[in-house]
Amino acid sequence: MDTSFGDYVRTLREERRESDRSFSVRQVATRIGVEPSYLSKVERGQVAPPSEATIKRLGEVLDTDPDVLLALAGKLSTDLKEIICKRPQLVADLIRQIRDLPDHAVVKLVREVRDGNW
Amino acid sequence: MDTSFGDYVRTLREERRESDRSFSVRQVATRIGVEPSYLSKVERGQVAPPSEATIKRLGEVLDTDPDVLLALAGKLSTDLKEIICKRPQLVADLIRQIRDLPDHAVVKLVREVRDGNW
DNA sequence: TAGACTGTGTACTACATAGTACACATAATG
DNA sequence: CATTATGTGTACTATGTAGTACACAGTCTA
Repeated sequence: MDTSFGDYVRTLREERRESDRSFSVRQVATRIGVEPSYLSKVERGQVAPPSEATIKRLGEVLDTDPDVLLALAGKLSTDLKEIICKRPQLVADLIRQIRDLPDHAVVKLVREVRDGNW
Repeated sequence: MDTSFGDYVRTLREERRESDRSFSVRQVATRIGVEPSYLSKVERGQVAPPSEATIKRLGEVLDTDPDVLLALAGKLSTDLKEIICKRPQLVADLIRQIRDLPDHAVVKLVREVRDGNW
């Protein structure tokens, strides 16, 4: 039941629209700096998801996690990519390790690293 | 002193060449399925690094870690990208957490996850 | 009911990516 | 010394990415 990028954005925008009429395709498009017809096509999956920069602006305007939005677009934030590319073997290892861990284990791991003495 | 992708590949290939004359630009290019002139340009940094697929074949032929090669090209293996995109918030968090950890801490972390009970 | 605003269709485009094709001079080899 | 192999220069190209520009019909509003 993988939500597509377009559906996700449309739903998010329409939810916002219920309480704020300025969240129309046209106005959101203008705010993030693209043509309304383009955003319309993106939302309906008629074209591929936008660039990383555009997705991030969309994340700001719709007040949602850009990493999630990027992930739905099959992309990865440049800053994360850089962190990985600085120590590829180490981080690649780690990511492959956690692939099969359940969510709660990863959460625990993140927490321990944050306030543990590593 | 960041080694460039081209320099790294050229050095690797020339090292191999010392003990195996078949590691010429031409023959390696043929083995990985690209034009010799293209590989030549790649090695001299005259063009951007090749695609992920080509880099991986190069990694096989030169018997070197593809993740490192990809990283030097500023790219990230598709399989890693997929792992991240499946749980973007969780994994993004983790990666940002480990950004400032020293290598040995990350190594320890990987080891603990591997044989710990997570 | 006129004007503004809405979503969307069609057509087009600039730039990047990831190479190919071939020619050429030089170096190595049998 | 003829041929084979080698590295590289020049020119070209197919496909993908990330959109723009504008028109149009329907809807809402003052």
